[in-house]
Amino acid sequence: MTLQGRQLKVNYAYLQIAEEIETQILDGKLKPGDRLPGEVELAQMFGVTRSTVREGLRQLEADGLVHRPTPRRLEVAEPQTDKLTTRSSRAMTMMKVSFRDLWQVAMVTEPLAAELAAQYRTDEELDDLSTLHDRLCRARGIAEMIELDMQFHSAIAEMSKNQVLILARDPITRMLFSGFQRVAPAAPNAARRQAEAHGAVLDHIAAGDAEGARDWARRHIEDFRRAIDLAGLMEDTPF
Amino acid sequence: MTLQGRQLKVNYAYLQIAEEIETQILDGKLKPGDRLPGEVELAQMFGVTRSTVREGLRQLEADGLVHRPTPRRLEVAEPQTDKLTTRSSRAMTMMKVSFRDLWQVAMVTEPLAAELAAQYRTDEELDDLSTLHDRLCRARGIAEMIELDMQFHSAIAEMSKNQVLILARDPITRMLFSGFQRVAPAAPNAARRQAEAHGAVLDHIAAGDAEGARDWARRHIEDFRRAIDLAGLMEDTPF
DNA sequence: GGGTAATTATTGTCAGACAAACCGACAATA
DNA sequence: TATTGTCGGTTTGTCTGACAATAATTACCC
Repeated sequence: MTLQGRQLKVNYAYLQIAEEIETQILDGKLKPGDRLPGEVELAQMFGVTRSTVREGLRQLEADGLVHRPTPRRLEVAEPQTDKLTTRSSRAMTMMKVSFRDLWQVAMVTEPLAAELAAQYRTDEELDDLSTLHDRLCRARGIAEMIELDMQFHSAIAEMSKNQVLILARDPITRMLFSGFQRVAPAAPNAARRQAEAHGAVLDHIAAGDAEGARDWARRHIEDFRRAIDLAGLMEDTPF
Repeated sequence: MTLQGRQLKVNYAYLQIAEEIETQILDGKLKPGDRLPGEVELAQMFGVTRSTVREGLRQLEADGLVHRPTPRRLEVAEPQTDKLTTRSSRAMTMMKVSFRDLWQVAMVTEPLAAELAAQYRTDEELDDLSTLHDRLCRARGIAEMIELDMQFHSAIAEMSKNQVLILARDPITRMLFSGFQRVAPAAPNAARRQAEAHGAVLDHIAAGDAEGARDWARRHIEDFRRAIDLAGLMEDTPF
C-alpha cells in the first residue's frame, strides 16, 4: 500500500471566497439578479480584508458569475453566452485552429440549426428572419454582407430553441465568418449563390420542411468551402 | 434620427492592465510559457499600486490566460480546454438545458467525430481505443461503464484532429453522460447494445470507413435517446 | 560538481486612508 | 404631476505601507 499523494490545493483566502460564492450560485441559493452585499460587509462576513474580497470578486466577475450593472451594484449574473463565446474564440485563436476545422463543424451545426428551426420557429421569428434576408439582398459592401450573413445564421440558431446548439455554434460561426472577410473578395459570384441559398432555407423553414431546410443549409455551407478553397486558405490559420 | 446610446465602458486601471496583457498574449507578443515580471515590477511599469495589478491578474488568471505553476511564478498559460469545459458546463447548468438539447447536438457531433477519426486516426490511437473498448466490455458497475463510455467517445474525438470539434463537444458529452447516470438503471440491455455499437464503430474506424463509422456512431447515440425516453426524462433538466 | 544552508525576493494578507462616483431622497421648477 | 436640480451618505477604485510565510537564489561546504 503506497501513500497516495493527492495534490492538495492550498486554500488562499481569496479563492475560498470565490468558491464559496460560486457554489451558492450553482446550488441555486443565489439566483441571477440577486444582489450581493457590499465589499465591506462581505469582508466582515468572511473575516478578511476588503482587498482579499476584491480579488475574489474579480475572479467571479471574470468567470461571468457576478457582474456590476453599475459600479456599486454587484449581483449574480444571468448565464450569458457572449462571455463564453469570447473565451472560446480566444482559445481557438491561441490554438490556431484552421479553416477546415471550423468549416467541418459548421457543416453539421448549421444544417441542424436549420432543421430544428423549421420545426420550432414562431411566426414572429420568421418575419424577423425575412426582414434580415431582405436587408442582406440589398446590402452593398463585403463587411456589411458578412455581418448580416452571420446574423441570419444566428437568427436561425435562435429559432431552434436549442440552447446547447446556440452556445456551441456561436463562437464557431463567428470565427468562420470573420475569417471569411479575408476570402470574400476572391469569390466573385458568392453573393448571388448566398442569396439563393438563404432564400431557399428561409422558404423551407417557413414551410416547416425540416429536411429541406437542412439540405439547403448544408449546401450553403458547402459553398462556403468552395470560396475558401478558391483562396487556398483551407489549411491556413484564420486569425 | 435617434440618439445612439452606446454603453460606454469606464476604464478602470485594473481592467486596463488586464486588457493590455491580454492583447499582448493574443497578438503573440507573449507566448505560452513566457514568464511575467513580479507584481511590484508590473506595478511600476503601469504606474499603479500592487493591489491594482493584483486585481487585474486575478482576472487574467480566471480567464485562463496566465497561471502560476508555483505561487511565485507567473507565466502565460497554454490554451486549455478543461477550463473552458467547466465554464460551458456551468453555463448549461444555469440555463437548465434539457436532455433533448444535449442529445440533439450530440447526434451530430459524435458521428462527425467518428467520421473524421476514420480518416485521420493513427495506428497508435487505434490501439488505445481498442484497449479502452476491451476495458469497457469487462467493466462492472454503471458508474464505471459510463466513465469509460465517455472516455471512448473523447478518444474518438481526439482522433479527429479537429480542435474545434473537440472543444465544442466536450462539455456537451460530459453533461449528457453525467446525466445518463440517472437513467442507466432503467435501460436493462443497454450494455449489450452499447458494446455492439462501440465494436462496430471501432471496426469501421480501423478500416478507414468514414461513412460506416459515422452511421454506427449515429445509431449509438440514437440508442441513447431510447434509454432516456424510457425513463421519461427527455424534457427534463439533466442536473 | 552536487548537495545543503543561508539569504533574498515575492507573495498573500492585512490595516487604514482618500477622492470620486454613485444612490436615494428631497426640494424646486415647469 | 412629472421632470430636473441638489445634497448627504455610501461604496467603490485606488493608494500607502506593512508583515509573515515561503519559494527562489545565492553562498557555502564537502
